[in-house]
Amino acid sequence: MNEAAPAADAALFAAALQPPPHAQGAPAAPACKAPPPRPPAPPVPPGALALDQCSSRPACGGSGLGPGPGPGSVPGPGPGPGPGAGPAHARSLGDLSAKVTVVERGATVVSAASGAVTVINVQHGGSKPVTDTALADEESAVMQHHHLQLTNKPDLAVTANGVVNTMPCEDDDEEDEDLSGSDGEVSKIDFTGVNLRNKKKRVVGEDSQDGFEEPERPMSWEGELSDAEMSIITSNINKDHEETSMEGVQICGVNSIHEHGDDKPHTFEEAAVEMRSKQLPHQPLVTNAGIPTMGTGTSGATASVASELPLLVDKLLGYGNTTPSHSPVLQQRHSHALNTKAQPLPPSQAVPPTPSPDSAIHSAYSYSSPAQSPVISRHGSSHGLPSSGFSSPYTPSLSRNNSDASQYGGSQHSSCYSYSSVSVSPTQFSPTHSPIQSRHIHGGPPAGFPSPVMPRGAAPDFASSGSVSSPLHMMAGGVLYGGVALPRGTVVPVDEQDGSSTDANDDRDSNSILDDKMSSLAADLVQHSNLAAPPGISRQQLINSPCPICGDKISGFHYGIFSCESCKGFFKRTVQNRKNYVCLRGSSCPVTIATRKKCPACRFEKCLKMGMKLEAIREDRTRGGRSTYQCSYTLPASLVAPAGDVSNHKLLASSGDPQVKLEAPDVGAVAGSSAASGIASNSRHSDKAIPQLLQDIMDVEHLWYYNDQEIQKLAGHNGNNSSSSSSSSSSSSSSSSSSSTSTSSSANNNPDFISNLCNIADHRLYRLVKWCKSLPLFKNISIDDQISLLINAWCELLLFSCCFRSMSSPGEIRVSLGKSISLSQAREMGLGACIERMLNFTEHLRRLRVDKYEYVAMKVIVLLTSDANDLKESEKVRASQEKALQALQHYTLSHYPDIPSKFGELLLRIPELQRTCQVGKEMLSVKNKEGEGPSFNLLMELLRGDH
DNA sequence: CTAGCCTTGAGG
DNA sequence: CCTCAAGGCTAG
Repeated sequence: MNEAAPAADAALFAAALQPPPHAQGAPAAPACKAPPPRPPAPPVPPGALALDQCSSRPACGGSGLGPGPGPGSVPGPGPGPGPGAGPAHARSLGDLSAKVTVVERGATVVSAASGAVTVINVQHGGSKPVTDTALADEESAVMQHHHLQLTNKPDLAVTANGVVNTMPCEDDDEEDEDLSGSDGEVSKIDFTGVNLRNKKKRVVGEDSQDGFEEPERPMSWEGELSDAEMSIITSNINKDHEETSMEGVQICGVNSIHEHGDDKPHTFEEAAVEMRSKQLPHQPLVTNAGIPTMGTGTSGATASVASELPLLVDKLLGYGNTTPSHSPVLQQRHSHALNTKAQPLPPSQAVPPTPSPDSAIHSAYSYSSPAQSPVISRHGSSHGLPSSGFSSPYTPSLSRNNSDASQYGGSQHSSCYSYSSVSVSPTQFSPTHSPIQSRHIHGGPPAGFPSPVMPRGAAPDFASSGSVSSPLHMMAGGVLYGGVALPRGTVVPVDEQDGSSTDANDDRDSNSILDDKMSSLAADLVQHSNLAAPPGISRQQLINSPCPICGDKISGFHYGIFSCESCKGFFKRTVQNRKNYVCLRGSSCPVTIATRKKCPACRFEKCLKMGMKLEAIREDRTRGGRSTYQCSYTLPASLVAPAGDVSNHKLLASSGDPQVKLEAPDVGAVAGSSAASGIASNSRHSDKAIPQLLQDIMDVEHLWYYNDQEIQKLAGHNGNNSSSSSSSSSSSSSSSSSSSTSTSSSANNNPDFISNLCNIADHRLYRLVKWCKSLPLFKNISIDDQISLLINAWCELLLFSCCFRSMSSPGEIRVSLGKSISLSQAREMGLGACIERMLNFTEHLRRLRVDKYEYVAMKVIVLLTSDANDLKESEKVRASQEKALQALQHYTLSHYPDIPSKFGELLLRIPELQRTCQVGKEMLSVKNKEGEGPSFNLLMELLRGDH
């Protein structure tokens, strides 16, 4: 463990570093409106994911592939290194034990339901049969997978259960070049969103929400627009959200780095490793790595601050002993950097005692396939989902919203969210027959969210997903959906469309990339355009257009969108069988008629992106009848268009629907992008008022953030950050998407990478103190108690902010300034246990759709822990915490009436957060026990001083 | 596993 | 009785 310390340090802090999502434009909490249960593919940039190289090592295996946190995995990342891990872990993961069966050449795993993994075939080269490795247990299995990946690069599929399957690449014929060349990325698939169908409900009118009838929704690719969709979506928000959760599976580190040989992947990890390795010998535990001592560049800090921070940090970290001015750590860091090549830690070392059987695989669903459990009848009880599988994690959300309405124009969820207003204009038509209206924003179905709603822009890599390659598609999109391009009622020439699709079929390979990009753009366009576009296209016309997923002929409206028969079947099989496919190529495979069979991971991802809804799959498999699912997902606040997004604004403006603009409101609550900015105001006027206390807390939230300049300063040192990263993946926005890539690259190239992170961490801590000092409830507490509280909760607060910020990037923890770390990378650095827990925690945040207000409230609740050591006025603290609790409860009940248990679930996450911190501290050997904690004096200074 | 075709069955 | 979307079946 000690060894890991340095790295851990860095990681922890790094994690903490980044400004909350909002700040970076990251998406706000997804939560609010309901993001879909499952996040489709993680938007992880291709390069971003690092393959778990660990796999090769036994030790790593611990967690297994997945990003450990499988959906099911709750709290404990598996192995739970730490003490805390155990129980929690067990709870969530429970069943997930995945078993691996080696079938034949290798690599494909099949099973979903049971969780057993079957290796079916090894694709490439099969030369290396996975089998060689003896799979002793799950872990081994996992490892093997890794191994396979590395060697064979088969496509991996992760079953719902968390099993990783290596898909046989169809490429047999096709060149593997593609495959080989690319990094392996794993797409994570999560089925959690699957809804059970509940007929009865709809009949009854359960959809309470629908008290009023909503106009029919216009059609879109996705078919009718859901409320959410309708709601304004602004364009992009952060890709973060887009990514959404993948609750299910996660393979985090699956990328195969080696393949690229690029620098990127390696760097970060290597650097970390190096650091670690060097440090280990010397100073095992403590490195302040995490804490940047000021020595490094302190860009942002003022002189005074600079001087103080180092100490503070050190102390906070538990390194109190270290000399402030010189942090050994730092030095070490540098040295490490210089040295470079990190030696991989022995597995054992790397991974703490935590092997987590579960982690990797478990991810997905714990329970057996639906098929197996016919129990739930469509009519009755669907809700009773077992919690495991799809629904489990997401439980509440999935079923509860199902109402049939969605498809048919019912209002879907209006109830919970305030979007109703946003919803469709009167002009809408029923999905089925009516002409389409422009959809409100939403970009298509963002990967992350089940609902199509997601703004395209937001999607990080839209491009990545294959798309309809033909430009025609674009046209079609624009015309049909977008409305922007064409006047209302304009019919898109079928011929052209068809042609396009046809074309697509053809040389996709060669031009696939381009096409994809085009299509992506088109898609975005379409989606955006939807907002403004007038409806006018007939159903028939829609049907004549190419399938938004592969370009084939649309056969009807399936699972929420108009798609071809094959994609319909594919989606059904994938969901029903709970397969989790993993793309080894970076999740950027084109999906066309010709290539759709090649990469199921990307295809599935695209299905989700385009709006196919997991809820449309009937868990009970009943046939016939009308579908009852509804797109209950509302737009995540984050989706609201950022101020900067011109296009969205235009669209909105053009739409002419005043309401639309207003709608955003709710968003406010969620919207993180604006962060401190004006979000609050929006929400205020909505029916669901934000408790004043939460508002007050939110008003100081900006203290956590860094403005661009600060970020520049902090990150500036790393020259490299900027370069590589963004380019690789999608253009989309901001830092986030590119994050992982950048991370590695920077690490690679920049030895000081970590140092910079540390510096940022210092600042973060500083900010934390400033934030505390400004908190409504905290200000009134005596300084001594403030210090005690801060000492008690600093780690939780930093990690929480980090996890919250990572909600949009399944499988990765956003470290800082656009940098992220995958589980595999973390393992390389010996931080696997901690990061795994963080991923699990993040997964829960995602599942619960924690929004920004809930997040800030929780932070305050965490901070105001009356049982903190040495409190002089514990009662006062308790009373303050109670106020925060009440505010949060009020908020959740009013904003998420359909999830009455949300408040309780949010609170239940706190112990997990604390355990995560515990693990992190242990890993770092930092025991924040009495005596060792942060320096009181320093805290005092910070609290009293006015910086 | 894929994908075309068939069967269901609620809703109109 | 028709529509249509969901599941099932089954060559390939």
